[in-house]
Amino acid sequence: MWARPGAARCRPSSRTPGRTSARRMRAGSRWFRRSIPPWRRWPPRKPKAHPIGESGMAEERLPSRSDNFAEWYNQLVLRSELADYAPVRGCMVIRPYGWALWENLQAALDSRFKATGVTNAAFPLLIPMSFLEREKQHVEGFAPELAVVTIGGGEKLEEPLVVRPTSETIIGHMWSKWIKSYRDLPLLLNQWNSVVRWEMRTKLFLRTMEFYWQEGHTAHAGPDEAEGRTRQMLDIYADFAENEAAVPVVRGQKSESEKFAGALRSYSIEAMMGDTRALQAGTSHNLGDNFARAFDIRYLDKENQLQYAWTTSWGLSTRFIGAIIMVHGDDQGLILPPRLAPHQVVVVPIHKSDDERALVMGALDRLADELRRFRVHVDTRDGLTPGFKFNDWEMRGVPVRLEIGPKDVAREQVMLARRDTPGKQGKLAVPFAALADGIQAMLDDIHTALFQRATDFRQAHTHTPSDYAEFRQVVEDGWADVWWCGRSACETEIKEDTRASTRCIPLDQPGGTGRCIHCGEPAEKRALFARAY
RNA sequence: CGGGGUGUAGCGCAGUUGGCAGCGCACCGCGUUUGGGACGCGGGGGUCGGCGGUUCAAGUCCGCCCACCCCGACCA
Repeated sequence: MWARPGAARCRPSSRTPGRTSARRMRAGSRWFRRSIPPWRRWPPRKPKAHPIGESGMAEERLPSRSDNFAEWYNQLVLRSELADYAPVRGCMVIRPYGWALWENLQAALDSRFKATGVTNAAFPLLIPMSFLEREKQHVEGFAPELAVVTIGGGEKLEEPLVVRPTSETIIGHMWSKWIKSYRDLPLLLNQWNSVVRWEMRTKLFLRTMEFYWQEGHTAHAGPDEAEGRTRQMLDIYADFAENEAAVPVVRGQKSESEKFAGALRSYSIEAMMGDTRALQAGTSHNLGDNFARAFDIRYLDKENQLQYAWTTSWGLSTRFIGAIIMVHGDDQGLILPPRLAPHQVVVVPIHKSDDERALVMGALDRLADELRRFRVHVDTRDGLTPGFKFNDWEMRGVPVRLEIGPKDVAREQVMLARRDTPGKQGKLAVPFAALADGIQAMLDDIHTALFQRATDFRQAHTHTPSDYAEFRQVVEDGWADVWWCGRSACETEIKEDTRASTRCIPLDQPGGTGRCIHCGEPAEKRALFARAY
């Protein structure tokens, strides 16, 4: 593993089969070094305090969450085997455990999309450079972070191809061919894919150069329908976040400076991480007729008049996994929300002799029907003590642990332990006969408790400062909910001064008006300011 | 690009005045263990970042190069 710096991983070993390609990569890195400042490199940081400590003991404990949040996060992602660093700067490998989690997110979102009439499709990875240039704001927004293919098959390409940073343009191009009549609308598509954005500063799950997501794209006959769909998808994201991931979110509108490049309006769901920083966890954009004009997406309406279509796009990425980690995790490791966890229940059988083993495994066989409705993993690894397994699965965030040993079998019961409640308080003896109901109740309880805990935390760290001096204080360790004039200049000054930016203008407004927290000008809306990921 | 720092086993490190390249963890094998992070014995694993120099002898001294990390103008 080469999570930490070390020349070994950058230098092709003489035994490495892919020596030649490694050489080529190295030459490639020389090419982009001119434009990529060297102060931002991969992996993102060297761990300040190694989890082992000076004793040289086994890697047992994580860095404490309160002590060093960033390092706690990095170590946890690696050690829980959600992901690992890839050999290319800024890229990550999502490992089976992480991908299983993503698949559960996908399933929960996909069914919600389909329930509203959306169907899935796939558009290509490579997009002609000229497409990006069709929409002025769009190209200005994305130009700095494009990966561009200039050579194919050994020949210099006549027109460079960009690796999609998002697919509005190529979808717009196709739609101009497909959409002719009001009968073709609305057109509701989604695709699950990955996109590439050449990021300077990267962090596992939260910001990598390639990331997985879904991008939904819809076209409508009028602006109201487009706005309605934009808001509908935002609501779906909020519902998903709260009812599947137990992550409380604020729905709101992005400021001018924070909105999507090329959008009329952007909305987001914003979540508070365990260090009080904000994370944009999903976005929904009303693109107006901007892309329809750029790509000539027009249809004939009922009156035989040619009209531009109105489009939307909306996305949620593997970044959300980062949110789950940072919202729920604790010093012991991950705490995965029960409805998304790859394993909802992990079984740790306890036995000394072969006879005991047969006894315990036989009892588990008889419980198979009870357990079938949950995602259950039985940890049969030899040579590890139960204590080790308890800690291991706690680190990996499994919501419920089922312990079963000879004493339990004799009493026709198992011990259930809930991940969100440490120690004896979290343990409960449950009779065989009531196992399924007991587990279901515990999973539901955990979901509710996680959501409540996160909501309380957010509440405790969301402040309503009465003047700018106090504002500067509170954004050091929380969110500020304040009147804001809405001017970009004012927003920029605040950001430069405090590093806090507008996260959103919440849709739920108290009403009334006030004075801008910074400039004192009249303000009609309250905004959330926070330091963000 | 500027300032500061680091390169020795998969990871974390030690290596004295230059003298057989080591330790802990991880990994493999055997045995004893197993209800909250077990232990013993045995084993595999190195271009000491690279190239050149000084020397009988370089991980160690000298020169050049390379890579990476931290701090200062992007973002799902």
